[in-house]
Amino acid sequence: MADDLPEPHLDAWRALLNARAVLVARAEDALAADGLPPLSWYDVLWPLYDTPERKLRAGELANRVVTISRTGLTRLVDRIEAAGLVQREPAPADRRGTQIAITPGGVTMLQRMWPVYAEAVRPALLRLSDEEAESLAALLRRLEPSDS
Amino acid sequence: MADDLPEPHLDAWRALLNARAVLVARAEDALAADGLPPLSWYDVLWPLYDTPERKLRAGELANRVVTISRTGLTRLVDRIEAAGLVQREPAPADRRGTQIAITPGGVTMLQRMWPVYAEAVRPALLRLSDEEAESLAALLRRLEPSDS
DNA sequence: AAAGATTGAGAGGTCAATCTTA
DNA sequence: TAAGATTGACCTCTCAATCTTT
Repeated sequence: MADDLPEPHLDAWRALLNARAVLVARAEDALAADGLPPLSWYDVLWPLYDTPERKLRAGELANRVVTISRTGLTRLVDRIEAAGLVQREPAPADRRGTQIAITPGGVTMLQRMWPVYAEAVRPALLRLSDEEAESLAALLRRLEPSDS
Repeated sequence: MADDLPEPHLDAWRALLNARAVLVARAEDALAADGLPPLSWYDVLWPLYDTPERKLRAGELANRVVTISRTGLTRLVDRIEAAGLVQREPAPADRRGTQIAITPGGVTMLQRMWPVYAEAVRPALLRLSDEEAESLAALLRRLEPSDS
């Protein structure tokens, strides 16, 4: 049950799952304690903000929010739109599509959420030096490549 | 929106979230493709198996399955028990409590799930050498400590 | 017919209230 | 009264089917 993967790699995988679970839980708790929306809203708002046009096609947004299905994203955007933080627009060149644009209110919300989010994970992350954090990032990125 | 946390640490955090999301999705897909239960079942069965008595108090199990609430665990155990993979028993010394024991069928299921789970994440993890995996695990464990 | 996105039905999750035993 | 665990009501997510446009 512990074989099939070398010990060090199994250890790393378990540590990865654990670290993520603990830190995400802290961030969710901190946001909730401040009456702010959950992390999933941040995960939607951030990629929209982090784009020159401040908007993305629904499918493109779904590609970036890896943690939710396309269907789930539709529902999530429904709620975020109802809160006035994003707005759906018909896609310009292809009327089958929809563009999702972050509103000024959405940008404000992002600016309120980020400090709380950051404060929740900062103490743990700052246990690493800059050099260590760079090593960690580099190692983690080696796991990503879409092939294999 | 990207400040408040040094760049390298922010990079590491994003890489962590991304790597976890991609690999967990692969594992879930592989399990589903083989008609096996989701990872959440593995997360419950494994800590039970990884114990001398092959059983844990419900609260203790909840402590180890960090990704779900206590209530959620009750529901999850309901389903796993209905599938015959675990069994609830009254706790010996304190009749308020419940013990959850893995059944032989549960052990068999664990043994069927693990190879599929491992195969899904192995190619990505094996991009790292043993030494690199050890470094990764060590860095990730530095993030965990329950304080801070 | 295929691509982009949404909807209906059902599974899974959470919070607050509840039940039982200590 | 408090601790351990479960239940009821509600919310969110997913799969398959659907609607619209290409």
